[in-house]
Amino acid sequence: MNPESLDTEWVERFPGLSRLEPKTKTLLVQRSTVVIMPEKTVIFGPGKSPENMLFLLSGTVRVQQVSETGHEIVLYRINAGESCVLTTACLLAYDDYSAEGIAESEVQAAAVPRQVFDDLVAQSPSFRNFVFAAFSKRITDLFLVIDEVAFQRMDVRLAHKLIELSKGNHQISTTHQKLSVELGTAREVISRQLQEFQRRGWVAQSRGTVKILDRTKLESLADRD
Amino acid sequence: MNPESLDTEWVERFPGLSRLEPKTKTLLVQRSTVVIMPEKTVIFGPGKSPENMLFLLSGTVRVQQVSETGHEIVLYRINAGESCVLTTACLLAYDDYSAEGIAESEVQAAAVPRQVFDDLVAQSPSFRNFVFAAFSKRITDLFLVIDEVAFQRMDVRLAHKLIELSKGNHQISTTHQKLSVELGTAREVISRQLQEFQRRGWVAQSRGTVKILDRTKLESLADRD
DNA sequence: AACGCTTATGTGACTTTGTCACTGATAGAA
DNA sequence: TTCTATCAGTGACAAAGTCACATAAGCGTT
Repeated sequence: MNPESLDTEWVERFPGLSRLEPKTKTLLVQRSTVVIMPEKTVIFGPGKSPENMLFLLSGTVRVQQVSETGHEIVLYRINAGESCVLTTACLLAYDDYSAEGIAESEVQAAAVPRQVFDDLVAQSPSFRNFVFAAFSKRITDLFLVIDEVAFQRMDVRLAHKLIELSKGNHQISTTHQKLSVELGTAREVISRQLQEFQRRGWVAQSRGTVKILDRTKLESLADRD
Repeated sequence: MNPESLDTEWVERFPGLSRLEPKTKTLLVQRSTVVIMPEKTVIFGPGKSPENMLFLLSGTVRVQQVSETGHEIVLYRINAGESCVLTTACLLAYDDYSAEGIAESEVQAAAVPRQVFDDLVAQSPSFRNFVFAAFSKRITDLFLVIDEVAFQRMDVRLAHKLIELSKGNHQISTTHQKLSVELGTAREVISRQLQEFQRRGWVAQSRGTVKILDRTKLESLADRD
């Protein structure tokens, strides 16, 4: 994929947008620019409202919240093929809140100016559909987060998160601290849970990495409601 | 306010909609119907997707979630002057989730068919603005709920909720069970916290009611971050 | 190799919150 | 009055969060 074709054809590769009306696609391509941001870029955050809507072509953005108590929790991730409309819209309306978006890897994204976004919503039924579906997905995800934080046991949540973060690999590069932010808990809690998993032979630990030894056992714990 | 003027002029009384283009207002009024639902009506819920978008003219709708574990938590309320677009949109997209909307009092609402809603979004910039602002408000509210559930102490949350539910009155008609659902915790926890508040002379309890004796003290606890 | 520095992890004591299995209390309805 | 449903109180215990540390592992410097 060379930069040339990226500029003109990213819409085709975007799952939710490839079925747009040709006219809409043209508008989207002509009025947007592809940007590349390095890992750890703070894409939006307190006092840093993005002026564009982003459509992620590659990489992932982690959206997390910093509480007034100093605690942190990961709210959700935006993956390639998804857009930031929700968060962006929120920030435009209420820029005094504490969520921030951080590039977890190098990120390629198409930046669409707000005005163009508004035009597209007006013009294209299928674009509207895409936008509302994106909103819906986020909302239901947030409902799920609330449910988990409020009612799920820590061991179940951790098992679930380990499976999720492993993405099929047998090893995860992360620290106890980072895992605690994923789940909105304290590092010590993660340390103890991982020790218990290790004692049971489900995982192996070394500084900065967690190895998954028995995925099946972890999954069966994670699937407990 | 007689039913006649309700049917034709509710848009004018709706904070977010009164500044719409005249053409849009006409469309909204002509293509919607005012409905009245009694208290405790389940407006939407598992297996009960609403076919219309509702604009609440009076009353409140409580949106709560029932976890697979059997636990419940109140997510937010829709008050007069607000709309259900978010929840409705969600339900249309993912009807397999567990949130439900319940009328907390008699509810008057304007029901707008989905097709009309879509047309309005396409036609009217100010309607789009209204819709996206509504989405944004909900999202930021949900972020707040997550923060509270994950990081706030129970006593702080309960004090906050008592102030909120009292709406300036010095007495709240509710049970410990209902309060526990508000905060997504167990009844026993509420009972103990209220006992502590009572011991300190901040509240007085009787079956089914909580009296606020020292609002100032409750507020200062609630304002702790 | 030895040192110091930073970051990561381990641990015990304690508090807060959630769970379970009850008991007792209250207000209506029969 | 007595029955019944709902509401509230309680003690024992488990799970999770907090605090104040102690170790340890990696890494660059000397």
